[in-house]
Amino acid sequence: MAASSSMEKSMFSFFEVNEEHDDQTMVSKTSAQDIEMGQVRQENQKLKHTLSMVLKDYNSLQTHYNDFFQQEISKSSKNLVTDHQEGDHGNELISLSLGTLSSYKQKDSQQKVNCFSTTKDGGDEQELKLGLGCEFDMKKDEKTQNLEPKVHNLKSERREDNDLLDHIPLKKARVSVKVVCDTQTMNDGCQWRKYGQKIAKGNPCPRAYYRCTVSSSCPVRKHVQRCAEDRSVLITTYEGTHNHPLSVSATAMASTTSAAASMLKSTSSTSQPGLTTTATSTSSSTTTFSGHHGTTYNSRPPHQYPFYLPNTTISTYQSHPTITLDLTTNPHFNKSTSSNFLRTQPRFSSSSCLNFSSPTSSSSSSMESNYKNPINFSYLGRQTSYETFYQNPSNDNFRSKSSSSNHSPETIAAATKALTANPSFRSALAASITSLVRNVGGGARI
DNA sequence: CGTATTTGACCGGCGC
DNA sequence: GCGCCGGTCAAATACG
Repeated sequence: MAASSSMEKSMFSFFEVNEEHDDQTMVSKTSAQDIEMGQVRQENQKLKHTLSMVLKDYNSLQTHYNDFFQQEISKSSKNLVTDHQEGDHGNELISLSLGTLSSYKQKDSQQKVNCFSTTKDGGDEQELKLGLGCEFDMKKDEKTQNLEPKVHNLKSERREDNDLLDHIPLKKARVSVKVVCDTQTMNDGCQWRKYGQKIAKGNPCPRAYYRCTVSSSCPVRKHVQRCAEDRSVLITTYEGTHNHPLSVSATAMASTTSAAASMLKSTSSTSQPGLTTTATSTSSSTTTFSGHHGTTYNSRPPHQYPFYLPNTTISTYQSHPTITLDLTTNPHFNKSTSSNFLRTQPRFSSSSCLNFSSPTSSSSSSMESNYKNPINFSYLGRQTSYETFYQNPSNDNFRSKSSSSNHSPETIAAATKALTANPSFRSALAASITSLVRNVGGGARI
């Protein structure tokens, strides 16, 4: 009995202790919840702060963008005068005139140069529109030219030296990308359907024609051809503007090309003095933006050039203004950039083909999910260019892509860097990103 | 059987 | 007007 009573005692004490313990855990639980609530509140505060920072960034970007265009407009009018004077002094250089002078008006510029332009579908609903962003409205441009007496006079005076380019009626802008790739086409994240093949003159390799099939109404075309000199080099030329959302991987390529096209558009429309062109034939002329390594500037000192674009060429081919991004050679950047970029040679083999997408990028599910969460920008780090996206190892989208495909992020980053090094590109990209942020905000409700 | 690719025909722009 | 050339169409074919 004594044993049983002592057992009861111990049992009682056990329950007593347990009850006390429960009370303690209850207290600790509430305090833990309080702490958690506090943390959530803090996080909420942080998020609010981040949100305000993002909005601030957005506003400043927009202001800068507007300022940039104001400056461009004033610069371009000045440049027209200086170009004219140089012409009088017998400068043999021919200025690149792509015949798109319509973007002097800020509104137009903003609408056309934005590679992620937004189209209002009534109300406040805005649709993300990605593409080459270079919808040349030639009729409108011609009209504008006629309405611009200065420009018209300049053109007519230039005609004496420069019949060549003036007579080239310009069509849609194109962006060519040269990469070393063993496969038939480089995977750029879009869905393409082949609709034709031709043997082009001067190149024994057939040229394949593709159209974008992501949307049945998408006007974007591309043609792919191997380089006659070096069969390992694949030349992909894009034309048109996507009228549908793109996957992240496709966006990378589209934004790169759109930035290039935007620059092509802006350079052509503003008649930058640094942009000169050497006519090579009646149907083609070329402008080479060269870096300080390797190629030369066309008889002007480098500092006069507003752009720094290694391995980038602007030309008109078959009356199409074309910008060529040559990713087959290793472009050199200044120290600050080379420390982060281009530790590897951007060459591609069958196993390292330039691949802007996952192998399953063509599937609609991947497309949709990517569109819902298009790009992870680092707002806190105040970095909003695509280089950030590709450099950020914590980026899930990127990690999943790189693990499942064989693309070289350094190369994409290099290409992007080459483009974003240009202030004009930056401006266009900034506008694109702000536009994108606005659209991303649809999900995050910024 | 549906979809993608191939390939010869066709069209339009341009130069002669 | 004719030929050349780049680009596109569409029927035939291949493929999964």
